Amino acid sequence: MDKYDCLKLENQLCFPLYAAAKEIVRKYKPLLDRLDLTYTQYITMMVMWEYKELNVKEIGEKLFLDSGTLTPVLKTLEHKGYIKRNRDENDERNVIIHITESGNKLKDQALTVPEEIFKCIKLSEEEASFLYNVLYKILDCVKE
Amino acid sequence: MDKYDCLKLENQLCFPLYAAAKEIVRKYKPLLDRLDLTYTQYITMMVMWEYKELNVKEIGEKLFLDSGTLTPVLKTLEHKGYIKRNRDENDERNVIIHITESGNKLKDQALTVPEEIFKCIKLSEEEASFLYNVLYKILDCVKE
DNA sequence: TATAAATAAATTGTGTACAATTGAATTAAG
DNA sequence: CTTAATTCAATTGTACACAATTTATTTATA
Repeated sequence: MDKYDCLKLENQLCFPLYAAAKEIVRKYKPLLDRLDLTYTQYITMMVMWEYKELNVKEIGEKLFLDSGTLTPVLKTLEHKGYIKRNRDENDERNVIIHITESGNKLKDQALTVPEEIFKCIKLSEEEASFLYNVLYKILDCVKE
Repeated sequence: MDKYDCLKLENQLCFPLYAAAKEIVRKYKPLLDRLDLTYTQYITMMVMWEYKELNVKEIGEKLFLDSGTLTPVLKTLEHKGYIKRNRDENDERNVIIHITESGNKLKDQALTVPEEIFKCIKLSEEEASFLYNVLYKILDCVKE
């Protein structure tokens, strides 16, 4: 009944969102260490596995990341041999990323990761699908 | 029906969690700028508003953060005059943080923040409370 | 009681994350 | 057709976030 109750940590919705996201990314670490990927590199590879070829802006739109974050991530992934970065000849402003043979092979090693992660988040099918929908609802309206 | 479907971004549960958390923290920025706080500093002040006095370890347990993150955050908050850091005389290993008069006053300025944030996440009461429970369920089992 | 084990905070190093700016390239407008 | 506006990636600067290590202190143990 205190007017400051709304400022208590336990009454926040965003705090557990922030903390849960952080803790889950930490759960990925031992699994992704086996692929020599960080979480950011992993989700970047995820879009590359699916689309084969995208420019930086397109990757950024899918991952909610800007070039300030992606440029160093993409340089690291190129250095590891999983992708190639080339200027678009038709529009030199764009840098086109395409996956390499080696990057594509990595996909098989990653195959068990999603299930291993899902096992340690002990949610029912129902809870998981509700969570999924609510999160995308938030992403939708946060986009404006 | 592809065996690689589980690696598609749209089939991930953790990705929207990660992205939504990130985007919401970004939504806080203009509101917290008025208090000259970052999001991490804000949640740190939140526990200080509530508990007045805590050591670094206790703050870390509440926020899921370690001393590597908290030490610089607490030094910044001390520099801004919102908290004081002192070694515990009974156990010199601990650093006790206590809130200052100035830090306590900040609470009144923060009072409108939670509602302003909640407005831009357009969730029903029901969705919000479900989300809250699922997130704490995740935090629980991620803790092991 | 001397030493080993444990604990707490700080430090170091790496990798995001993002706002703001820069510079090159393209498109639009007069 | 030329200049202005826009777009894209990269860069710069600030602030986390965390693993691993270090240092100081305290507790447990032989």
